[in-house]
Amino acid sequence: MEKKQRASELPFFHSDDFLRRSSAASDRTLDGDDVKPHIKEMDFFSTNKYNQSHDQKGSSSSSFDVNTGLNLLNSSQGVSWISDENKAKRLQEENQRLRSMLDQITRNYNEVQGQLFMVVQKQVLANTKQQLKDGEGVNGRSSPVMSVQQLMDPRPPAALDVNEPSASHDKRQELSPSSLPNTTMEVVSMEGDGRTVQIQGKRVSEQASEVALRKARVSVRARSEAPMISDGCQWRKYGQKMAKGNPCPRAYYRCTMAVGCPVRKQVQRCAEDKSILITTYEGNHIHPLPPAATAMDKTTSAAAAMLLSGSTSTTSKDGVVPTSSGYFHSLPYASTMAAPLFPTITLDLTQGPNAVPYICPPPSTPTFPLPLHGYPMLVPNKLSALPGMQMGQLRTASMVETVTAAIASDPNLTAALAAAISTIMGGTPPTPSNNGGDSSNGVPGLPGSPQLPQSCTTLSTN
DNA sequence: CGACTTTGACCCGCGC
DNA sequence: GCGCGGGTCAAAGTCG
Repeated sequence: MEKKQRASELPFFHSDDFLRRSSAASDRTLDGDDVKPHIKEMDFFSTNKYNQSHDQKGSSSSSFDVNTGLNLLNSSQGVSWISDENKAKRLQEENQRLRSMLDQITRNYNEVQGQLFMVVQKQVLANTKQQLKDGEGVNGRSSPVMSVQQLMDPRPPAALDVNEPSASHDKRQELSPSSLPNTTMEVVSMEGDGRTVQIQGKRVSEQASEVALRKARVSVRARSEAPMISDGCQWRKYGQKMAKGNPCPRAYYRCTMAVGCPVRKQVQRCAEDKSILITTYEGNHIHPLPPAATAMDKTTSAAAAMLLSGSTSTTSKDGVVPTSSGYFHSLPYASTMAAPLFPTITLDLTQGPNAVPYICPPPSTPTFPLPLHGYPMLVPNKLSALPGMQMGQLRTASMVETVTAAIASDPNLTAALAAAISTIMGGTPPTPSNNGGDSSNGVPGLPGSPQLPQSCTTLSTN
């Protein structure tokens, strides 16, 4: 039954989508909106290594001589003497190699994408701190002491900011985002639904931080006719209820990729616009994730962490979470979903410049569209934005992209982001001609940005 | 036969 | 205390 459902799921966050989007973006000029219909696969190989491999004519065995749209053997000149058997064998080997490369690249891509996101988060937090310092922060409110970077950044501190005292956990790079809370955290002061939870101490226990993240929810709104968006994980439905104020039932799923995985999600259609699917994630996976799921999970984890960090600066009961960037607005919980015992961040993928305006949220739950002005400044040439999402299309950006785009929409972050990217990519300052940096690690250039949607993003918190 | 969905019952928190 | 609503459980049914 679920398999039937899966077949009709919205192919939302599959890693191959990343690659295709990356490729599509690379086919676009910086200021051009038109996308060539032809999509080159794995075009991010057109970075240094790719060029190098092409400089070495005849080196068809080069591991980077693969950006040929599966034209794998055609690039080998003068091989007619090879027997069909050898060709087949070689083809198999080539496919095997490409497959592993693709896996590796996808992993790296997701990994770096997450790192980029963390850096952006850090900047947001820094801005928040600065604002509090400049003005309202002096009124005795608790300041956002918890560092998002400390909480989330999987990189060694030296690579990010030598002034940050966070512990280094190199291994984290290979870990599932579920492990992200297991980093240092100094003070958490979060509020959900009028409750204030304060966790204080120089180093809060890992359990406490995990609870904080686990309790934070990430809600995703996306247009889809499919009963459920495909996020790379396996889910088992364990319940369904009619929720008050919504004629559409709410379905409850839990992750079945590992026994005891605490991750759950709720799926419900928007009462006002049934084409909108609202998916709410809660918890952290305790198992390795496939690349597609990793992208999703990193984003939801990051969003949750961001939400919590944003909440650290307020104890207000009206739900307004002051942040410098203004990305996050605490909302009354959508009537279509459960009342929030815990803070929830909503990622709205249903709006954008190209989308037909609609009114989905109930009157009490306004959304906050984020015009991505300034965003193109962030992306190098080949990494320019995708065309805006059309309503009803399933060309939906990944969550990472969405969140990143939302944050990046603040022009004030541009410089910091660029610097952060260059740091991640190996210290090379980004230039307009720089396609995103060093791929020597097998890391595709500038993760996240290649697919940043030009439209579509609303971030809000409940 | 195992994995999954369905669905009514149950539990719990909250507001009155 | 009671009712309401959200969330979960678990038995029964379904499917491959």
